[in-house]
Amino acid sequence: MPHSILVKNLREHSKLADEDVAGITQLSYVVRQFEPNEDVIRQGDVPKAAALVLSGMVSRYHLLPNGRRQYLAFHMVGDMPDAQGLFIDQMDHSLCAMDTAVIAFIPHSDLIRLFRERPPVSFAIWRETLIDAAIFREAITNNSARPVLARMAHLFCEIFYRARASRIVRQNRLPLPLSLVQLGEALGMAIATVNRTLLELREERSVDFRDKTLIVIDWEKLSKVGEFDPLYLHVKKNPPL
Amino acid sequence: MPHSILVKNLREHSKLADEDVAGITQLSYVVRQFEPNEDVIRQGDVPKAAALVLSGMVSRYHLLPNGRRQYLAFHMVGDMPDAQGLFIDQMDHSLCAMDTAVIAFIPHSDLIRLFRERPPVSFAIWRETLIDAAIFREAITNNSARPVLARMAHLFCEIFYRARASRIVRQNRLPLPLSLVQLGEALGMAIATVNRTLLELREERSVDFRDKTLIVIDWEKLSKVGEFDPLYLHVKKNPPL
DNA sequence: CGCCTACTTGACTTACTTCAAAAACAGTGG
DNA sequence: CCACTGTTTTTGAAGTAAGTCAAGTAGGCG
Repeated sequence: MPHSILVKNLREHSKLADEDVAGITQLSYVVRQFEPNEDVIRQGDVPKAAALVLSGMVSRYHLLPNGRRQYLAFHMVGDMPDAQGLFIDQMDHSLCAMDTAVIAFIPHSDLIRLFRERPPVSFAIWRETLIDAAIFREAITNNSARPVLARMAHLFCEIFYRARASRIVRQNRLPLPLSLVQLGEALGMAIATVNRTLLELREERSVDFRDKTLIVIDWEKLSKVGEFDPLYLHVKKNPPL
Repeated sequence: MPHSILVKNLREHSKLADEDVAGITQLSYVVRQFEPNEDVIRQGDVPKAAALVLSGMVSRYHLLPNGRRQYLAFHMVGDMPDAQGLFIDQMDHSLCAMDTAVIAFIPHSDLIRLFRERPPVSFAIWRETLIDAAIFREAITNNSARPVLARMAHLFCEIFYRARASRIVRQNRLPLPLSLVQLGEALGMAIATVNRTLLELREERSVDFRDKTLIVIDWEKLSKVGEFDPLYLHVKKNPPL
């Protein structure tokens, strides 16, 4: 099960030969479930295995000296949110489950061995980490250069677009286990502003987020408001809504 | 010359065997000089060679629909600012020279061949791209969660710390070819605010940036103001100032 | 010397934050 | 099923950090 999820996800961006897939299928792993808000790995930890999200949503965050949290990225099925741990010893950020999440841990040693035997597999996972980096870049721009309305619209676009690529969107509805506080901690805005911005987006009928559910009302409008261009996600084009 | 710069830089974070170094020495390249503000690669391009900075400073930036620029990262000697192009076709951002910069271009085909022969070299360069990503993450937090004074202090800390690791700092002085406008476009703040913040930092005697030169007056104070913790740079500890 | 660009400064505005309190909701136990 | 508690969302009013605008100074260069 974890193997096929990983293969499916890698194939979204990379070509894999049968031997590559065979190699992946040999990887050992341990599965564990995490409760909402439970940390998967913490800043400072030195992981010996890489996490693969099997279900649920996990996110990466920084903890600031004053206790404030800054969410950095959201991850869903098929993602390896700490693949960087493969080549960087110490975690510079933490990883936590947003809702109940199931995670497979694949030992680094297994992965490194496979990388040596089948370089194309290493290229595929490397590529995933590069797409992560592209998403980080976009977040810098989003949080630094766009006013709150566009900023929130952009984040919703990104999450929705990626979720569609992962086939976890039904119609135009997406379960999104985020509180307003967390949304604010991702976008660098105060909770009051989060709420008001949310209402504004709802009122202009582009997107409606409530009850942990994101409903895209008007994709065209939403992506225009958010100045969203999916190029940076390097995903095969999603079919039009 | 390019080969030894690359080796030296990779060895800052990775172990390389003699065979790895030998392989790197075989890489072909073309050198070109860029004038201040000249683009090295543009958003949308599909590079066939990877850039290696031999001298000068280059930076990565996004261009927004309204024409605003968002600087994403600054790179100096030994960096490969578009290593991601190796596994991601289209550039989602641009690269430009801040001052006169000399750059070596190494064909992707050469690099990929070397990666297959000597996986440790691919791991070393992969690691570099992962450190880049860590820097992006920190930029998200910096620009989203810190007030302007801390934000600017943090950026100066990061640049100074990395420059020290690259041995391009003399005493406590670092040539830094940035205008106030560009500084603002990196930190997501208006130019007037940049100037006032700069004056404040100067007045409190932590750092003095003018005439394209950064002078660190009080490193302790500066890193405290900027909440700077170099963990995320994953650099061997710099000797104390 | 004049022109251009980069920096500086002040006055005014505003987008967003902070604070505070109310309303809605979810979970728990009697 | 309903009171009780805690959490999340909503709303309002007041404050402020940073942005905008505009004008001035200084420096670099043909």
